[in-house]
Amino acid sequence: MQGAKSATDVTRAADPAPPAPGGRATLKTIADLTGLHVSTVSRVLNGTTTGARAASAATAERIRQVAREVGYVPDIQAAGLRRQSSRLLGVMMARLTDQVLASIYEGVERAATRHGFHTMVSNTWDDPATRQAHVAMLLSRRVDAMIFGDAHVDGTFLAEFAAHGVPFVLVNRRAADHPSVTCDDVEGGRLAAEHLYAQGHRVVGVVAGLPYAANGIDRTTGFTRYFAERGRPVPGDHVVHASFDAAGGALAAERLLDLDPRPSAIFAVSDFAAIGVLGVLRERGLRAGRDVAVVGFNDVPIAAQLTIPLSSVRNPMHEVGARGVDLLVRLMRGEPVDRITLAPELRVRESSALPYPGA
Amino acid sequence: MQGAKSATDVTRAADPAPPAPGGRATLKTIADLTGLHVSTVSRVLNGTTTGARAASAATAERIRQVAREVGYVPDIQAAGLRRQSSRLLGVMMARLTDQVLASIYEGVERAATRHGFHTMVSNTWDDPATRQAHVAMLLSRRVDAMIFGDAHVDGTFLAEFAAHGVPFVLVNRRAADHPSVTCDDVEGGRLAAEHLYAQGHRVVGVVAGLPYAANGIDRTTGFTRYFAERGRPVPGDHVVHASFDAAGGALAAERLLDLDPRPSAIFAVSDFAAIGVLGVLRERGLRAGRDVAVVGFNDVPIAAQLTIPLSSVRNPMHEVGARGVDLLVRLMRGEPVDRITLAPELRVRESSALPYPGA
DNA sequence: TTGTACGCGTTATCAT
DNA sequence: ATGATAACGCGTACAA
Repeated sequence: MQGAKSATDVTRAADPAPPAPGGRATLKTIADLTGLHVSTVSRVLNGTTTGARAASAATAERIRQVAREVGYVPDIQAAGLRRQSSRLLGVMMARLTDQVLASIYEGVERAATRHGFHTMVSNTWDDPATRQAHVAMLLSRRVDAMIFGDAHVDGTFLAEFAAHGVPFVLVNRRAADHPSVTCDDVEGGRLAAEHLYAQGHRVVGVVAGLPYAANGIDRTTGFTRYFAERGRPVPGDHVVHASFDAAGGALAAERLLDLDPRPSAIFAVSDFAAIGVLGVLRERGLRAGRDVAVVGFNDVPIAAQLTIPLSSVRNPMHEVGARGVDLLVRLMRGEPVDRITLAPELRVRESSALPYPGA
Repeated sequence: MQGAKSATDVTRAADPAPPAPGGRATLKTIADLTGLHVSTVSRVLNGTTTGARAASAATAERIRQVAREVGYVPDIQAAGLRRQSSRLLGVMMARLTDQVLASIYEGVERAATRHGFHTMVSNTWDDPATRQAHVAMLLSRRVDAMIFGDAHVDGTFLAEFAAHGVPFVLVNRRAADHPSVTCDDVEGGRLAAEHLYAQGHRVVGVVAGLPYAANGIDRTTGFTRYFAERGRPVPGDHVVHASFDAAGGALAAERLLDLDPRPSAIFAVSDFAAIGVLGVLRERGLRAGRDVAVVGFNDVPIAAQLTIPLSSVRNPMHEVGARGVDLLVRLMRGEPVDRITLAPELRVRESSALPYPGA
């Protein structure tokens, strides 16, 4: 193929150089090349044409052809400026290294794409200053709407944010009565309690998550309420708040296992926290599932793969994200919206399969 | 507080309504309110003022005051259109539910903020069509540069992408000789091999990751090369490709444990894959660390918390992301850039602590 | 120091 | 069906 240059190459030397190495191709570029006017080109490329007459079909094809040749890429920013809408959704998450939040975000991203939106996600670390900075950035990029996955129960931030007039919904954590999509956390906590109570456990501990996160709060509420209703209220010091990750779970487990009497079962409001609990049990020479029952929450993929498979309450994470976007779209259309809770499901595994011997 | 309206409320009825509920405040809004001109306001708000004279200082403060009152939020999109630079970095990751990739992204996000950039990340699922769509989107939003964390070794996509003239670097997975920041994967694989060989293992298996991912390839290379150099080459069927998650690890483990002779040690190029291996071992009644040694890669936080703590090769994930941005910034400045590899570290834990009894 | 004028790329409106 | 024109919000030469 080396020396096989065809003769025509010489005659048409000055071609429009397809990928436009230096400056980008714009509508004007195409307009100049076709001899048509910018507005016409714009209409064709956007499909903003009323009837499909014969004359139009030809030029339309020619425009599209040239656009392809010069490697035209529409400038969404400019379009957004003119159209006063960015087709951009801002998403706030505490941190994406939390697999639960990453899963919810996957659901968000997919649903958003389906609705013709792009998403921009930020790690806020549950830190007000960081959150503020990222929100300012997104506002500055003129997001059409926001999805908060990192709401705090007090809801003061959201109250302030509402003043911007940018529509938003919550996922993962509810707050006040802002529209939100969450797992039915209270019910999830109840399922865990029902299971452990049925196994004969009467002295139980809870790794309750961060004190300002509604998901942890609700799961804990559902759990403790069940035991209270059975005449076995869970004492305050049997509920320990900590981060949702393994480190937090380990910290909380240390506290719980020092109690006297020692809980025979521990409910962690997140699987990774539960893994931290399992780690501490091992260090103390206790066997999860035999000496101490453990139930987690979310049912992340590895829960079933652990050396001692972890019982967990399944949280439809992808669906939470996807439904969040659906809800947001309805909100933006001015339709009435509500709080939505999705049904959890208990998955019993080895970490809590044995009945309590003392029962 | 109900009926406590002060008399002044009546006299100054038509105030500029701070958060501007309907339309947003623009530079023009502020210009009108101060009686100054838009360009002046722009300069002050951007700090584009040469000397700090007395006269300016007063008006500057007044402008900033009004800007605050009307809740002015600059329009980055419009600014970008004018300035021909979006201050936006596009980031492509296979999927953020992979904690390793989420960690790298955290590093990217932080470093980007430090450099005054915003980031937009996408899950590409290692799928060409999805990747293509997201890249088109980012190009359309006029990203200043790109970071690919999902490169395939063949590098055909990147070769095409280079034609757009948008600078980019790779993180996590190298490809061809594009600038990249990765863990020294070959060395990491070698460390794992050295350790297992020293423990007396001679028949070993490798869970090698996805066949098109350079990180898995290099880790495998470093590992197998070591054994080959010791006169114990790892047979082809002892190297199984699979996804980096627990499911992939489980699948690969099934294959490896069916081999005859059965490997006495398994090296998984990712911790989550290693967890999948641990799960299969349990199902088969084998004990990790005693019957079969297991070493993972990345040293994610839960590795040390597992019921059988997992040996792993530490990968400085945050740093990979952060250095990736640094490299990109240098590239954008036209400085010469290179491939960068960061030193891995072996962490021996219970899953591979015992010497091989058959040795 | 401050004002004037223009253009970034696109879309919407009005006229032809 | 197509052309002309204005405007979105901002930054920057240039003039005053």
